[in-house]
Amino acid sequence: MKVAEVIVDVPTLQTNTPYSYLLPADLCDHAAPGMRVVVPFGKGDRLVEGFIIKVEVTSTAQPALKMVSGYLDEEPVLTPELLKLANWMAKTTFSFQISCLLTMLPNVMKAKYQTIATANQVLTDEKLRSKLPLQVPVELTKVDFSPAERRKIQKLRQQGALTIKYHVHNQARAKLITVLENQITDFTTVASQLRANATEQQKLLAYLKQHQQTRFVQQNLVQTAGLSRSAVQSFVKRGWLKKMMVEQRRAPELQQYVRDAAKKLTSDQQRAVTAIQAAITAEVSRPFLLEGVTGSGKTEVYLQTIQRALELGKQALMLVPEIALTPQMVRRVKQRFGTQVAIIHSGLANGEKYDEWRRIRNGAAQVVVGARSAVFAPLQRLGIIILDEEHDASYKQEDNPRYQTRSVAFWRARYHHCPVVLGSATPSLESRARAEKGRYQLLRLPTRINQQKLPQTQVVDMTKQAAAPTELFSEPLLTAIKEKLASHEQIVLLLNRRGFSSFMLCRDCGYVLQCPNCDISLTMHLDTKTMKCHYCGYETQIPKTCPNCHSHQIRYFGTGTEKAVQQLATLVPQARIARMDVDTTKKKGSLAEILRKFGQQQTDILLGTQMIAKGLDFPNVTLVGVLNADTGLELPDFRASERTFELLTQVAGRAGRAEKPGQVIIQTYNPDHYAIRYAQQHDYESFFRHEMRLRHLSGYPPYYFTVKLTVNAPQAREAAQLAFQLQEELQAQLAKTTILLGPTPRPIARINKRYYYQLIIKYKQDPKLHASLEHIQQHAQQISRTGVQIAIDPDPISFM
DNA sequence: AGCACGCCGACT
DNA sequence: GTCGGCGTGCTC
Repeated sequence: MKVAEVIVDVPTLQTNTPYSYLLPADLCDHAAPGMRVVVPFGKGDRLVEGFIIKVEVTSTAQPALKMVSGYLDEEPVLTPELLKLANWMAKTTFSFQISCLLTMLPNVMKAKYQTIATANQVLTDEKLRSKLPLQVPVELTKVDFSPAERRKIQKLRQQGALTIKYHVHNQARAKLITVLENQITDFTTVASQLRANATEQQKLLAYLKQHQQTRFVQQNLVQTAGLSRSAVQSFVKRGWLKKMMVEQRRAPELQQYVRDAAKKLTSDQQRAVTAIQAAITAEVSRPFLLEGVTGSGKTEVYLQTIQRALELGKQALMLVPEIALTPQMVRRVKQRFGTQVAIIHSGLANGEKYDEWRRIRNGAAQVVVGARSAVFAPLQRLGIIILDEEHDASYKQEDNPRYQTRSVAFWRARYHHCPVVLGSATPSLESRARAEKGRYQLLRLPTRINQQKLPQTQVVDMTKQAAAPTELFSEPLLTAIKEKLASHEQIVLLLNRRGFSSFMLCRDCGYVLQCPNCDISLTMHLDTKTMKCHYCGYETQIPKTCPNCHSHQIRYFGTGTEKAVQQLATLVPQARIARMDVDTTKKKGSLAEILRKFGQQQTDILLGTQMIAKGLDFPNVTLVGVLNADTGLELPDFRASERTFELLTQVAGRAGRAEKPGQVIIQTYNPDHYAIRYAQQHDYESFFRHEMRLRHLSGYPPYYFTVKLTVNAPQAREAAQLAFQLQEELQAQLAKTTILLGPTPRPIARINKRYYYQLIIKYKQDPKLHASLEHIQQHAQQISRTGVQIAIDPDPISFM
C-alpha cells in the first residue's frame, strides 16, 4: 500500500501540515514527490489541489485514509530541491507551505476551483427555486446566496434534494497544433488513385510533391496555402498523411540573433572573471560582490562566467530587476548563448511564461534570465547564480511569502555548491558591509570600459533659481538641453513623480482633494482627465469647483511627468519628447516601442520616472537631467538617503556610455545633502562610510536586523489596540538588547479603507524571537475572522 | 477556505 | 418549537 503525504491548497495555519492519502492502485508507480494532485478535503469532500511531498510504502493498515482523486501532472513539477526550499522559506518568512510551493511555479499552475450544485427535485423555497431550478447545474460562486441560503443548500444536500460537485481545473496546458506528416513515397501511384474530378486533392498532392519537407502544419496548409480542409482529411483517411498533435511554444523566437563572441576584457574584468570561474570549477558556494561603476562592463563579466558554467555542463541563473530586463539586455544574452536561453519577465502572457518554464524544467534551457520569481527556476545543475543590481528593492517580495531573492539565491547556491555573484554600482549597505568583513569576496571594476570618464556632474541649487520657484527647468539645465538638441545628441530626464499635478488645493477654504479610501491626496492625470489615487486605484472626475466650498479658486500643485513634458514642449518646441512611466508603459509592448524609437533616434528626449534609471544603454545619450532630486529624500525612511544616492548614481550612469562624453545636471533644494554630494562625485566609497556611521549611531541595518510587524483593521482603534498589545507581549519575551520601535501609525495611516499601525523590532541576536513571531502568527490566524490582520515582514525593505 | 456543530435570542 | 446569527473546531 502506498501513501502520499500531501500539502493541500488551503492556506491557513491549521492546515499548514502534510495530510496522508492513499494512492489509487493503477497510478501507484507513477506517484512521486513534487507532483500536483487533486484530493478530497474536509467534510463535504470538496476537491483541492495539493503537492505530494513524500511517498511512503506501508504494510500496516492505515486508519481510514481518503484516496488521491487525480493527478494534475505526468511528471513532478517541483524538484526535491525546490520542495526543501519551500519548507525553509515557509519557516523563515512566516508563511504557509502551500503559498511557497505555489509561488515557485508559473501562475497557471494554480488550479481553478468550481462548485456546481444541481437540484434533484423541485425546491420548496421559492427564492432558492428560482436560483436553483430543477436539474440545472449552477456554479455556486457565480450566484449571490445569503448565509441562510447557503445553510439551506447544505441541508438540502444532506437530504439528497441537491447534488454538489466539485471541480478542479488545471489551467496549465501546452498549446497543441495539428501537424501532418507526409507518408507518400510514390507520388505517381497516389496520383493514379485520385479521381479526375477530385481537384482539391490533386492540388494538395501537387503541393506535397512540390515541397520537400515531410511535416506540415495543418493551419498553414489550409490558411496560408489555401488548400481544402476536407482534402487533407481524405488524405489522412487513406493513410497518405499522418495526423499528430505537437506542442508549440507560444512565444516563439521571432528574431534571429547574430551570434556574438566574447569580448576582450580589461584587466579588472579579467581578474573578476578568473576568480568567479575558479569558484564554478571548484564547485564552492562562494559569494562575490562585483562592485563596478556604471558602464564598467559587469554584463561581460556575467556572460563569460556563464560561459564557463556551460562549458562544464552546468547551468546559469541570472536575475535582474524587472525594469532592467529591457530588450537591450535580453539581446545581449541571446546573442551570446542563443536558443538555450529562457527569459522570464512580466511582459509574457501566462501561457508564454508556462512554456518558458517548461523549457527550463525539461532541460532545454541552460541559461535563465528573469526577474525576482525566476530565482525558483527549476534548473537542476546550477553552476552559477548572478544577481544584477543586487541593491534593487524589487528583489524583496512585498506580499506573502515575503522572501528576499538574495537569500533564496544563497540557499540554492549552497545546495548546488555554486558561487553567487552580486553585482552593482551601488551595493546595498548590507552586502558591502559583508564584503568588508570578508564574508563576500569583493571584486572591483573602478573604471569604465574604453577608458571613458564618468560623466561631469553639476548640482543646481534650486533655492537660488529664485525667479519662479514653480519653474521646473533651471537655466543651466535648459541651456544644456538646447545645446544637445542642436548637436543631435539625446537626453534622459528623470522626474520621480507621475501624473500631472500631485494635489489640488482650494485657495478659498484650503481644502485638499483626498482619496476617500486612503489618507493621501489625489493626483491629477491629464491624459485620462481624472484624479487618481496611486495607492488604491480610485479615480474620479477632475473637479471644476471646490468640492467643499464650491469656490472656483482651485489650483493644482506639484509637478509630475505629464506636466514636465508639457512644459518642456513649450520651452523647446523643436524637441521630440517621449514620456516613460507606469502610465505610458502599462500596455503590452509599449515599453519596447518607446525604447525602440529612442534607440533609433526618432525621439530626442526621454522623460520618465525611476524606471529610466536602470539598464538603458544608448550610446547617443550625452545629457542626463534630474529635475528634482529631493522626492526620495523627504520620505520618512531610514533608507531614504541610500535610495536617493542609488537612483542618482544609476541615472547618471545613462550618460556618456560610448565615445561622446556625458554630462549630468542634478536640480535640488538640498544641494549640501551628502547623498547628493557623493552622487555628484561618483563616490560610492565615501557615501558608504558616511551612511554606515549614521546607521551605526541610530542602530539600523546593517548593524541591526529588523522585523516589521504591521497590524491593519477597518477601525483605527482596533489596529492601534492590537499593535500596543503585541508590543507589550514582545517587550516581555524578547532579549534585553532587542529594541522595539513604536507602535506608530504608518506614514500613510489609511489605505483602501483600512488603518495601519506598525511596530519595528531591531535585534542583533535574539534566540527567542522566532518563537515569539510564530506565536504572533498563530494569534493572527485566530483573529483573522474578526477582520484584523497582522503581517510579519522579516528584513523589510522600508519602514513605510 | 468551507463546512458542521453548538449555543442563544427571537419570532410565526 | 425552529430559524438565523455567531463563535469555535476540524479537515488525511
